[in-house]
Amino acid sequence: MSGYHLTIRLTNDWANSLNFIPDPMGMTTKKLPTIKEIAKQLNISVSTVSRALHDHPSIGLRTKMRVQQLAKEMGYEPNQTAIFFKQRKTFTIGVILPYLIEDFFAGAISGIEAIANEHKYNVLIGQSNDDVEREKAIVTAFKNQRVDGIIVSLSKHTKNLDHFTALEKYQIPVVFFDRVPSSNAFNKVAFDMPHGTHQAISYLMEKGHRRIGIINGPKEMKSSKERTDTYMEVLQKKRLKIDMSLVAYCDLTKEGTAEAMESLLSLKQPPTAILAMNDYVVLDAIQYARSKKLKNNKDIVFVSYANLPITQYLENPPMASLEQYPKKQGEKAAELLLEQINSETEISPRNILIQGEMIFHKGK
Amino acid sequence: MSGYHLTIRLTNDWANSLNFIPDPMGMTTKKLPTIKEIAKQLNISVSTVSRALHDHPSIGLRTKMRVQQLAKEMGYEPNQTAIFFKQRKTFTIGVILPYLIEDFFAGAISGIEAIANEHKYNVLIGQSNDDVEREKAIVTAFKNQRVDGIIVSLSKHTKNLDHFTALEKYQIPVVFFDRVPSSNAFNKVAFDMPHGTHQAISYLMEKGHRRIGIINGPKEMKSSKERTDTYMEVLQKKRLKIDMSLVAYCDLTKEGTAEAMESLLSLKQPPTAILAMNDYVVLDAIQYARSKKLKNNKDIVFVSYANLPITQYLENPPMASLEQYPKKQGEKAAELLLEQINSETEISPRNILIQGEMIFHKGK
DNA sequence: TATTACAATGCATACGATTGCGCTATTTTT
DNA sequence: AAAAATAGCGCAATCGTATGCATTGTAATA
Repeated sequence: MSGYHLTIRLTNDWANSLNFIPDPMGMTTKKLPTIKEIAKQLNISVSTVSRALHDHPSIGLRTKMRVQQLAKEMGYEPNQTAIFFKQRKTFTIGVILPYLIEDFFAGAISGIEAIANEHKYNVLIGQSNDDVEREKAIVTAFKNQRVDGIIVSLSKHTKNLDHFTALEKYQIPVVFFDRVPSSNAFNKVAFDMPHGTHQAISYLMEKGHRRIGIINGPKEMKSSKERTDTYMEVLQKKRLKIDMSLVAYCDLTKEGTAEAMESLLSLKQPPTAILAMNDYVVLDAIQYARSKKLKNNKDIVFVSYANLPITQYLENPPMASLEQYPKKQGEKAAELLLEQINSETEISPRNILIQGEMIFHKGK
Repeated sequence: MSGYHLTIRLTNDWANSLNFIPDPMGMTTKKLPTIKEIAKQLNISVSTVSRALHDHPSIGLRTKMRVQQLAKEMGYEPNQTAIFFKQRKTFTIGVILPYLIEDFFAGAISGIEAIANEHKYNVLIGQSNDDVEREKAIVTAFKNQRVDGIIVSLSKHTKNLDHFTALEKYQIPVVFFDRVPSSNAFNKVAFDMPHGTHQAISYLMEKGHRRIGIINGPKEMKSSKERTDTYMEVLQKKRLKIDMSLVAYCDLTKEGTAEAMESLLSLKQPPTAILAMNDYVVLDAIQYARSKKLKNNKDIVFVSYANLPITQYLENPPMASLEQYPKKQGEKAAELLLEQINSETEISPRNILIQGEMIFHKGK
């Protein structure tokens, strides 16, 4: 581990010709080039420089060229903090989500960043760790930073949305995604749960399954309810008897999943197929089933909502996954937000549903 | 999809008591409370208000209370854009990395955000998509935004570091992580490749393996070279003959991996163990081996550098993975950066190595 | 030629907060 | 009681940029 100091030899333009002025401490500090500097050197006013740099029509071609030329030579770059302040616009959007590390959210962020970048917007991130207080703190920070808009996936425990509705007063539009509130009064982008669940269940029924089990997440989760509702709906349509003991809940842990599986498998008529809340759960479930000597995709069939990118490598994958296109969700959310940000008039909230797709796996 | 407008009923403090002033268009715009407003209402100067809000000792207790009281009532919150501008400090760090979606980077970002948040810093992100031009553009944007520091994992193709060295002139410290430059003149945090590789190879040799194959990434990658060097070093120390035909390279695609495997397995004396560059590669390699009727962990043994969180669910996982602790790397990088940011004097660059750990998998 | 039009530039202010310095009144010291 | 110290507050400048309006000079019009 060596102790070299950074010795730098600049070769690129924009970092050259900075003025070094000695400060009181005797150290040298940089004075970055400003329009003021340019104005002084050319003996013209700052307003002229400002306009010249923006190609304002009222500035003569000659001065325009001189200004732009010198600006380039000095390596002038506008101080965005000043512009943000003056213009009351930061070209920044804030993203709040529970955990950056989860594949789904990482994919979403990736999509958000891509769209934001396309429109010259910056992306500020904050993870709530599913903690409501953190979520509120991030909102406040974003608000004070004057972000132009916020995209958020709610913390698991957020019930009260006041900290978001209040943003309306500050002209800061909000778009929810994935974990969205139920009210239609908000902009939201989410997986089309009814559609996806319908697909999955219909598929299983076509394959001849009549007793289909469900492993939901916690009862409080909106998605659990939606899944169950759709499940019942489909069965009703097909005029099948609904057996609620086929609907299990779990806390998303391995143990919780095992319990749910146990309750399902110990039924007098156990399910021949199981629809699980996500890949993490389904993998635990499959493991459990196999430990009970049940053959995957033979004695029992699994379908789940996809979160993991690599089910293709699994020896015993679920028969199918419902791909939710996290990146696409992020992109849509960002587009919707930018639309809101850049619209003159207030737009009524939109509710975008992303339709999933059944991806079939063959075990390796 | 209904078309409700947002109708908001505020219940929390900080969003109340905003002044609404009609603008030229006849619409109502918010005038957010400022210290100026507070000053006017209390008939005192703005400087007094500012100091009162900061608990400055030269302000009388009485006025202090009055100010803080009113500020609270008005829901005053400082305009950070103004403060950033004035203080020439944004409490923001920029993070540049190739792909947000990769597990490793997502983990790193998570760690960075956690530490940043702990210190009241914000995190701005930008993904380079392994494109050097994008990388430069992001650096410029960050520079103009006056971020206080930058953490970066280099694009695969970045050779020239001028766009980073130039930041020194702007007093913006930089910390590299994971994909770091070779020069010791930079702050960097990275996986201890020699140490990890040494661990892996020693382990395999203890298990009796004498012909150990390597599947590297592309030759240009620094990690490929490091891995090979360490490999040779270990063999030399053990006085074993070095056979360079045991070192293969691949382009990280499935096909590339297959080719590499083919070249290794077609040797007169094929390897009995293979060390692969990462989990993606190793999974493809294992698949290939199995397609050739080789039994995983029996006919041939695999070890790789971990990227994926769920090797535990694999039927045919590598025998072991070298965990690289992405989150920890992010945390370290953030800590190092904050240290640089907050140090009065210039610190000499530090080079932090994160030691991996062998994680042993049992197939499920 | 007198008048008007317009092209090109400068002046002044604002954005919101911080801070060095100066001023006044009160209290403490001698 | 006079001098010195201090507590408490205001003035004004500053950060870098943008922009409405006034100003100047020149060219086009009548």
